[in-house]
Amino acid sequence: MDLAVIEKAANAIADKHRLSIIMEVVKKGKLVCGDVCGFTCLSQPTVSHHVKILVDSGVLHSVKNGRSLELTLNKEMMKQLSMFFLQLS
Amino acid sequence: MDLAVIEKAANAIADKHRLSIIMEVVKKGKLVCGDVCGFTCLSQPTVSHHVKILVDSGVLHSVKNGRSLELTLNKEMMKQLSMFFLQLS
DNA sequence: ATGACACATTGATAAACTTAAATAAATCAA
DNA sequence: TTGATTTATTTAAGTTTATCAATGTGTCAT
Repeated sequence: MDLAVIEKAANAIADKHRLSIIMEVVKKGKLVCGDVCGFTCLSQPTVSHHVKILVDSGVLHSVKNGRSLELTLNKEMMKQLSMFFLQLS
Repeated sequence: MDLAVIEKAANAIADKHRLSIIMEVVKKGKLVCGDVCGFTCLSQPTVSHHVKILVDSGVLHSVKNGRSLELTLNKEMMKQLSMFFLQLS
């Protein structure tokens, strides 16, 4: 269990807006960046910035589809996080 | 599951030094603040600051014992975090 | 009471983060 | 090709965070 991975994922999650993006991805299964501009009150560059943090940390998975960037949850990362905290409990 | 709790806990965990404090608490079972000054390269006020964040977030449990502050892991919080990520995986 | 000890608080500074306007790059439709 | 669309990047401002020196507060031993 690499602590740097945990730290980076925790940092990605430790933000109100990014957490809401995660929950919306969970709810809908898949999102594109434009969707995020809709349900948050954030500008397009700000959304792009937050999405980058979520993807770079490995919390979200991204696939480019035409001009859209499709976002899905990285369930493998969720499993890792769950196991990490389970071991501590 | 309160997302504000998750966000706050994630924020507490999302730091190199705080994560190392957590792991040391896990390893030793119990620590006092002075111990933290020992295994980190942080000043006493900085340690106090990080400990406060960890305790306020509910990640660590603290009990005042004389002039020392005893730190232990809040396993209930670890369980909550584990369950949260398990549900997402 | 006094001095030593453990932690908390305050104040200041530097680094990092969030945000959005402006602009660029890539893709699609006509 | 042209214009519209979607995302990325750059830049700059405002805010927050991390850090430590100095100092304060509470506790223990003598």
